Amino acid sequence: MYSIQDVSKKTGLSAHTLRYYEKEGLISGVERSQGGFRQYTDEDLEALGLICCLKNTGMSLQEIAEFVRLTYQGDYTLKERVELLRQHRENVVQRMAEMQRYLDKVTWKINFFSEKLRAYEEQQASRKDAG
Amino acid sequence: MYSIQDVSKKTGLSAHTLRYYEKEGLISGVERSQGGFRQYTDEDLEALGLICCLKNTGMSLQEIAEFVRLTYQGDYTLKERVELLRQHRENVVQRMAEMQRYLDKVTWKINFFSEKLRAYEEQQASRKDAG
DNA sequence: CTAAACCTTAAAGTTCACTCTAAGTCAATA
DNA sequence: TATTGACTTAGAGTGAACTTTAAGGTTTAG
Repeated sequence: MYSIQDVSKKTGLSAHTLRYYEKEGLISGVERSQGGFRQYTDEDLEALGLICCLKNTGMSLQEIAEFVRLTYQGDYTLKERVELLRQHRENVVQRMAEMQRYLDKVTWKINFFSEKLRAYEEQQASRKDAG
Repeated sequence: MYSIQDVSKKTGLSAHTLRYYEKEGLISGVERSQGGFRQYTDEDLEALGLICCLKNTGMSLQEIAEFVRLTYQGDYTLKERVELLRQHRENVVQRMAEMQRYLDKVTWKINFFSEKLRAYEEQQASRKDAG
């Protein structure tokens, strides 16, 4: 059992954000102590791990909430969930490929500017020699 | 010479956005017709190309504006610009590596759920047989 | 027992990158 | 000439994902 502060440290999400995620339906069924304090289990942490993966690969909180909702509906939504994750993975793969193309252009520009810089520095050096 | 509409089509940015970028200092020195209409040159398009690359690899408009500002200061900022682009590239490479790690976890989850799904479907089939 | 941590609701504020509207003027094209 | 498209400033609106604040109450750990 972990307090909200423990989970905050483990996940890097603030306690505020954890409560916010709960409100938005990204986490459900977090147990409470007698006094009403949140007590996260290892399964909750596991679920949060997947949530972070999805978030960090660009899935919106809304979509994640939808995924979580399916999870809570039981095994009969497994097919849909697998499909959803596969689609997401496909999107990410494509975005990464696109990113790589943009990055290649940036690299090209770096080389171009480097050459220009080399020429510029040479010119500066020869000016110094002359002057 | 291209009108704002031409450039909008070529870059995929709206005319609104092009004016907004100008206001924010991402593009400078766009020529005008006698009547005050923007007339983009091939160099402007070239510059916009780099801007889009930077934007699409996650650089903020603020940082891009800073880069453009350096560009307009002349060749003596070449070194700084090359350094800036190299740093950006490094960041992007790292973000992509991180993304790949998250994606691997997602893939792992897909496999896990797929196996669970297989078991579930088998169970459903045997129930059908029995009933 | 006390101090720190937690709880609640509700709403306001923040940042980013647009996106749109208004209101009026001016230019270019068929 | 009529209409479409461009121009201006200035400000409001949007959506995502938080973040903060307030205000007051309760619980838990040392």
